Amino acid sequence: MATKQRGRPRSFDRDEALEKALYAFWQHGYEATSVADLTRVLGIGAPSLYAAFGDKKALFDAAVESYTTSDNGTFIDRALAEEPTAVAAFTRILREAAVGYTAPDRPRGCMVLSVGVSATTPEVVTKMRELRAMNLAVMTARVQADVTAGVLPPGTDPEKLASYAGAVLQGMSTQARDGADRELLLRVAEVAAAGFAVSAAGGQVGASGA
Amino acid sequence: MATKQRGRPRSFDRDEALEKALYAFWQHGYEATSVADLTRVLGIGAPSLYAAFGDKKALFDAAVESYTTSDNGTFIDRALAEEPTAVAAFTRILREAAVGYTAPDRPRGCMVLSVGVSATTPEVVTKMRELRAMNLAVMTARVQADVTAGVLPPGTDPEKLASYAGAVLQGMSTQARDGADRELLLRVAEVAAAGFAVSAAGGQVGASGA
DNA sequence: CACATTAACTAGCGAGCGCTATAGAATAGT
DNA sequence: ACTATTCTATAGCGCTCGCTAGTTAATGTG
Repeated sequence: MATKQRGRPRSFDRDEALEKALYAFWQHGYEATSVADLTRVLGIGAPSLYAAFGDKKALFDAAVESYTTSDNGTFIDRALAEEPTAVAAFTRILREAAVGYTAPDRPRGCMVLSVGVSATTPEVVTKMRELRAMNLAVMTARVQADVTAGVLPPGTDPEKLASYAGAVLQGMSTQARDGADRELLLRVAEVAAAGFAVSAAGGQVGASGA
Repeated sequence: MATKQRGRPRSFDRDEALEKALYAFWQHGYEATSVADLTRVLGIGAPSLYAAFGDKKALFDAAVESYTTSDNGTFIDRALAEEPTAVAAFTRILREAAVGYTAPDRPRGCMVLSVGVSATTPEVVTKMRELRAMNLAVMTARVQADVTAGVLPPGTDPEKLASYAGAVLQGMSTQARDGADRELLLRVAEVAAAGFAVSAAGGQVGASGA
């Protein structure tokens, strides 16, 4: 809009501040990240924070908004859209989650889950729960699409498979937070993907072991 | 010890109070359950609470202690001890978790997980994390025992399978909290058990589907 | 009965919370 | 230079937190 602003210029970058705030919430949770913590992390005073973002919840909302449109926050949707089948997409999602949940430059685990399960403020709990529900919904729809297209057998249960995938992802996030290393999570992802493929294929287990 | 106590008798039952406190912590988390909440739930004043239990953290410890020795808190150990194989034990654990996490007379999900992931008080976080680590350890040991006994093939990865089972359990707990009904969780448990059995058997997938 | 002992109740402390009134500093327009 | 506008810094508000001093109530014991 206005190329030149009139008064004293802002002493910090808004997007950088949002990212720092997001990481703080991600690491410690919504309530446990106090405004005093935020002013320390962002390197600004409380009045500047309130002038720029409104209040604590508005800052949180803005930070989450920036996250859900970033690469980190959309890896599930991208995999579902880009992979040719649901099984391939889930396999990729699980693998990418193992890597992403143990990234050294980010807090461990899934941001939506970490913040969501620790929050007690109703609006925050609801918002995170809805994000999780949305992820489940798009995964369910992807399986359903494969059933409709004949890629998966007619008896397939999309809700079951999506919930299963979601559960594994949530568990992997928890274990990443508990200190599990990337290599272990990748093995877990591999087991989960195998289980997914078997159940999607009809559930029969060909016991070909030793 | 003393059969007769001297002064004014206590107006509440200690074990009942511990159970009520446990349910409050289970439902809302450690920090979010204030001492004022506890006095309301237990029906006693704050000084009585402090005289009987010490402080908030000691009350929490006592409540958790009573839980980890109850039926709810030991279902994993019982299944691992009673079932003939690791696969049978995990199958039972997953099924019982689906039922237990959706019991109508208890808070939803796993107590250790719900409280653990929401807490920020370091001692509480550590304690819950240790309980989770212990569950992972006994599950790992159970798989290892089957490998040693020749029930599972030599190449089996106990840590991988235990972490996978733990991840699914943790995810089921989260989904129970998110409102998933018992029947869906039972289906998820079934998929997970199938995946577990396949990977334990050596990883080969006999594609015998339609 | 009087007394010691133990528990419960009222009231309130210090600390941290989210948030803001007020005053000062830094810019653009005239 | 002067004003208007916008951001920043100090200080502190009301509230809830975990916790406790001081007092009153209910029991067993002599």
